[in-house]
Amino acid sequence: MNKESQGAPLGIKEIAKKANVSIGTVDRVIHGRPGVSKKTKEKIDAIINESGYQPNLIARRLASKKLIRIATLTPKVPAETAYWEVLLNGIKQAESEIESYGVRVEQYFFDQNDKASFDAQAARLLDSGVDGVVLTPIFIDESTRFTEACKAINVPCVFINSDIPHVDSLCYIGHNLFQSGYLTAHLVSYLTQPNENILVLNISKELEHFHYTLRKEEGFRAYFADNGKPMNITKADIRKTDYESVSKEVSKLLAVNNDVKVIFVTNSRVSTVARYLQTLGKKTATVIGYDFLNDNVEHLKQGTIDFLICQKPQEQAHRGVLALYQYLAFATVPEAKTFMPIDIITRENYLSYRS
Amino acid sequence: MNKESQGAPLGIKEIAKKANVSIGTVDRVIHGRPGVSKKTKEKIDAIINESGYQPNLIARRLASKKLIRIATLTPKVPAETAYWEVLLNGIKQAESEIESYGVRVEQYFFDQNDKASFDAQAARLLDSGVDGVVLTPIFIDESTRFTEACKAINVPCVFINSDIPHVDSLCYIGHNLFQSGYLTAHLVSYLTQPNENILVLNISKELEHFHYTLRKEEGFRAYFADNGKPMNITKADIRKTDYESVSKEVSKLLAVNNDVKVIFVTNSRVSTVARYLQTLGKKTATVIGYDFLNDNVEHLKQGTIDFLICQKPQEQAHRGVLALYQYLAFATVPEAKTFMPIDIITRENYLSYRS
DNA sequence: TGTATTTTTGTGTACGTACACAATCATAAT
DNA sequence: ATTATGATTGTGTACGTACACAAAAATACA
Repeated sequence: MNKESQGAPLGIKEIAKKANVSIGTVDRVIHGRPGVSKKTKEKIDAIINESGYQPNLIARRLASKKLIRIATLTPKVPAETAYWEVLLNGIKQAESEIESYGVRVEQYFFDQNDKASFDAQAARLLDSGVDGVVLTPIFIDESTRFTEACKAINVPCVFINSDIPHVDSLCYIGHNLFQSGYLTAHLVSYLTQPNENILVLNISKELEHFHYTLRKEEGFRAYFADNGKPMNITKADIRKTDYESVSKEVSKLLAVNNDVKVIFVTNSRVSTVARYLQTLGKKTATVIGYDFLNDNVEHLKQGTIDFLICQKPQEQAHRGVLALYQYLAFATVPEAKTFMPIDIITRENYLSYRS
Repeated sequence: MNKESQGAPLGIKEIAKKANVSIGTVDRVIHGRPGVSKKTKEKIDAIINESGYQPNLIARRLASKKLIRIATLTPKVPAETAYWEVLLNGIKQAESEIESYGVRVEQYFFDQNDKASFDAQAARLLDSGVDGVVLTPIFIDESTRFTEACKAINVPCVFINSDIPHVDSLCYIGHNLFQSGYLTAHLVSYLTQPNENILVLNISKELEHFHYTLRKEEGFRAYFADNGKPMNITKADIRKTDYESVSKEVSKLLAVNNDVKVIFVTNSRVSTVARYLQTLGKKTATVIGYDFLNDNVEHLKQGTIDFLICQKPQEQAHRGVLALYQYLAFATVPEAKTFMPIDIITRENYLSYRS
């Protein structure tokens, strides 16, 4: 304990000298390799403990010829939204930054509308023997199982884009989904009177990755609950994402719920809704959605979308890969949660926003 | 160009072989050291360029016995607010994480109410010959000059807590001050009618570090300008921070501006204002301020503060030091701006907030 | 032409660890 | 006691670079 505070961090060599053994033996003890007598192992362990030995991970990385293999598991592009493309750019950027340090990034893609494809790719990935994974865990159950399988073989997982609480990932980088819903509700609370009609739309083919939207919805509802402002919130799951289906559903919903004041679309598909509303002519509801995509921004410009809540997918992916590398190479434990700022973009300030 | 894509990054040794020289000569060329004939230098340079040689910074760090010295320049504690203490914890945390890699963190402290003390410490720091600096640039002119002086001798500076736009820092980690003001105004816009009275309070002894508050104020005003909602904003600089002075000033301001709807305190001193308002009895204005400090939270609980806009000072400092280390040790260029999430804390949700 | 001097180039060791291999030791079998 | 066997420990080289020093080559001067 007092040795380490002297500034000279002692290494494997000093330990060997203290224990009157060779560095090879110390090395064996440190790595739990066999072939060391119980007595010397205990002696060395004791010295290691009391001296607070910290391995020099830079030297270790240099000496170890092992290739670090990082896998990414994300929705494939081209997809229905341009969102995932942006994210991929972040992965590529990170890859080029670390490839000269014995790191390889291997990309796996699944169909965001097909849980089975996630499982299939996840299985391939597990077989491949990579050292760590960066993934967008948009299917809760599948991702949870996958993460646990990884944990069992000591492969750390980094979540980006959406989090699964209580699942043991190395870290999460992305929105604080709950907060973003909460903040949205905060905004909405000013636009509405108690008991007015609010429409929450979850537009996604796979119900299972609604948790991405679910946490937002929870936050959204929590605000009103916290603040004792009862609202008439209608939540609708629209399971088809094409324009025809969405417009039909929205039309039905608007017919049933008259005088809707706010439409909150919980993901980036808000432009589809906006497009339909545009055809109705007179705009009566405030429209809120997610992500700085071209289509969405266009509607923002035209006034058919009022707020966009934005994150930075590229930066998320970039940071995710780098954080995993740092962890694998240098055991640098990342911040458990890195929340991207919740930027609220309006018609007035979108020009100055750099996604 | 095509060599590097073959996955085997060639090193100093391969270059030497290609050029028919020894690695020592290559080393000299790479480091621009003297003692190499023009001809061989050119030959080696050519090979380096066409092969896209990237030095292995891990090996470099191991071989270089140089100690990396990082300085921090922050307000001293104990100060009037507990804010800086939290930040220091982040510095200490980072320090303990990297001290075993040949890094020393040296702390410098200045008086946040005394620009001269900043200059004095900055001068000391410059003399000390450190390799990089993490600082809270709360005095614009002084910090700008300091950063430029650092740049001149190739010492990178990381800004935390507040940014100075257009000053060439390595990176900034902290709030997006403008956005935080903008968002606050967005909230305020719902609480007010056009042309109502808003009081913006900058409470700080040194006018010069108002840029921290100024950017917020700019964002605040920009929102109303962007959205064509003229407000009657009175901005007041209170140059003394003790309770007596603040309460006197606020009292005067409230007398002159009757029917103030919103009081926006642009830093963590909001509790001082809240304390005074409490003595007035009936609360008429919405009070908004910054930072999750005990005093502020207490007022939030009691309802004398309505919103607190929170950042994570400890995480800022932690990340700042680590980013600088990564840069100095491995030339890992950090994200230019890392914006902490703008968390809005109310009486209803403060319990679940982990600062 | 030979020596002194300077310029240029090559070599060896180190950084702290990993790992293959060699050497030593203890124990059991003969 | 001798040898074989396995358990334990020690040694050497490598990772890719930095740097001090030695060696060689080129130039200058006598």
